[in-house]
Amino acid sequence: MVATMQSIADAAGVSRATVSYVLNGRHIGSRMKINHVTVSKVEKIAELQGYCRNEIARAVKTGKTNAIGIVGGLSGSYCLEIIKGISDAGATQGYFIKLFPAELSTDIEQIARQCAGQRLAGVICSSLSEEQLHLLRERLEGKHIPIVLVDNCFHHDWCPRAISDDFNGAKSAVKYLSSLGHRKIIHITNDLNFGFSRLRYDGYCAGMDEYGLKRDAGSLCVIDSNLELTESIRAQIREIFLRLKPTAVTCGSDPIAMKVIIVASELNIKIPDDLSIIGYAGLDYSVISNPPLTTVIQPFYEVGRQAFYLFEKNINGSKTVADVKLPTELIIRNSTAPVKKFL
Amino acid sequence: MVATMQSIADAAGVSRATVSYVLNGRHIGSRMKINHVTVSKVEKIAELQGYCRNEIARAVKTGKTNAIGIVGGLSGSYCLEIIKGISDAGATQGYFIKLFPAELSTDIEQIARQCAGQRLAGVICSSLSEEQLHLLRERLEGKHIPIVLVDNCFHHDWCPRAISDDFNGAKSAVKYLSSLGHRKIIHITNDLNFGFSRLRYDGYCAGMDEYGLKRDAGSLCVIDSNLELTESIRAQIREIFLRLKPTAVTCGSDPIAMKVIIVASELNIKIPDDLSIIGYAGLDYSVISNPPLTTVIQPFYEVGRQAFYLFEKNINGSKTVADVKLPTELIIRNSTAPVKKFL
DNA sequence: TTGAAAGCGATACCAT
DNA sequence: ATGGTATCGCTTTCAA
Repeated sequence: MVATMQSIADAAGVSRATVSYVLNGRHIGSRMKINHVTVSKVEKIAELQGYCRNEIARAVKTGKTNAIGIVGGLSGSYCLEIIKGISDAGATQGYFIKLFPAELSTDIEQIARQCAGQRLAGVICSSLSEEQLHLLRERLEGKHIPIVLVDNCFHHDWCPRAISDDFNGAKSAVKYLSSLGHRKIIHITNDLNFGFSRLRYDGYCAGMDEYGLKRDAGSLCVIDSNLELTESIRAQIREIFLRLKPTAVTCGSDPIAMKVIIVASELNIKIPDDLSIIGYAGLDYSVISNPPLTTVIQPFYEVGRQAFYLFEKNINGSKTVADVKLPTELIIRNSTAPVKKFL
Repeated sequence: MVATMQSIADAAGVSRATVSYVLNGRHIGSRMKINHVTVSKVEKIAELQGYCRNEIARAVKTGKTNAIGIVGGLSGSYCLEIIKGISDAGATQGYFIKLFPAELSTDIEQIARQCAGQRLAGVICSSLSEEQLHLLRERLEGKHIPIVLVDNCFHHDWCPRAISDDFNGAKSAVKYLSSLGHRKIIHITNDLNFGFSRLRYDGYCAGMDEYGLKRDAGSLCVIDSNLELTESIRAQIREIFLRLKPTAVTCGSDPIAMKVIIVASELNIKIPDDLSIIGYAGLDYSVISNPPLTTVIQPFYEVGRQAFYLFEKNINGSKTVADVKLPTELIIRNSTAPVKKFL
């Protein structure tokens, strides 16, 4: 038998109500005064029976759960950082995380039904497609389940969102390279339709312009998105190297930077002596890349925390839809060096 | 107003009970027959009101939740793979994942209380310390919450566990190197007190012995566990290189292999021409290491799935405590090559 | 200071 | 074929 308030009440010879008051500590401060001998008796029996409040039953009664759903793609260690951020921040307020993994191909109607069925306090999501997100919104707003975006590449004026400041992050990479004397800096990235790539490219452009460096459409290299380094990607990178002979490159992500490193190595280009490379994200493995990667670190954990706070504000009635943009940090490792004066 | 069975019953002019039967499809097959016009009326109204069953209330009544807790350290993309495996397998049976991140320093009593309070159907955990695990067991078994271990380095005879077969995985790496003609193969790993490192080292030893390769205590190099490549780690790796001049090395993990690559590069040792390196795990980034890493792939996703099935067996009464060991796979990339005949 | 009782939303047995 | 009603474990108002 598992202990309930009833079983405690029986053992203590008091009513369920009294047990509830005592166990919730609501006999202090309220106008509810309970004899301290009753209090300690109840507490002792609860302890004895190993009582543990049934949060499920409580949720039914109060009409609110303390569960936050995380909906979206779960990929890469950085996602875990975000999740940990949300979880840690949420834990301080008694919230738990329920996971709803969703790919682009996932039926979001079903996810929405599940979220609603679980009576989630809110949903934090990332990397859904625009259609998925809108469907989710449609299904959830009738149920009064607020949505917050985290690390999501698109902004929506109906929804708060926590992200890192990628525009300035990418700009800071250019600034650093420029301070190292580089002038021929190219940008290599994936599909620019993907929001973050765009933002980082824009930051690169802004940096180039601000520091008086020449760039044109040709100094951008868009490679296929593919975790592996395919022959086609190799060719794309080789082409721009041979055509422009850059002394430095900023990349749309760490994985891209690592591919660039491989191709450069194959071309016998020495890093960082002949070519400086800067990644983007600060993923765990960037530190053990060969050579260790200079990169722009995104504060994933903090992004997660802020997403939770956005949710919290939301349910407290002070909904903001302005983006929370967290600053990035450039970490300098061994893939960058001052430009060689004489080539 | 959010729809309830009551609101549907009112609108349809029937009782809650009828609505419950209809909405749960329990009017088919059971001896409960409900007029199909009533059925379709109820269904239409439910649809109209956007009814969505309150799983929380249902859980109170039935006394069972469909939530599985994942307790433990959340680190690295491979953890996400495991979680996805658990989640996907669980989803087919209607289970959800609740996250309870726990570090070695986390108060596990509190986690246990939360798990119990949430009335979890079961708990799947990994990377807890032995003491944490025992405490969790103590606190949870009285509540009839079963525990399953996933990717956990220690075995316990009271607890089912899903892992990859690291002994044979490490052995297969040696086998491959041996087939490439290598004879001077060393093993570089972290702290051998960490269960998996031990297992992989044992697999290495078994392989060396089986394929008639000479090894001794000296052919093992234990480096500090540290994500970064510290000067001390550099020194440790350099020392064994210089002392033994191996032609190949198997590593306890992918990150270790990548550190070895860096040090080798710094020593101007060509990979794979002068030195073959094999990692362990098959982490996402091993494919973009420089050079791409030959490594032993662990089936993390499948390990997660199997962990769920162990849980499921457990609650179905057919508890097994024997390990489920999943086979690894050696993937050959560019960090290995046949040994040079003439040095 | 304490207890009785209503109610949260759902399930399921027993009548009708 | 359908409804009444007790129940799950907890919260909370109202009386005593």
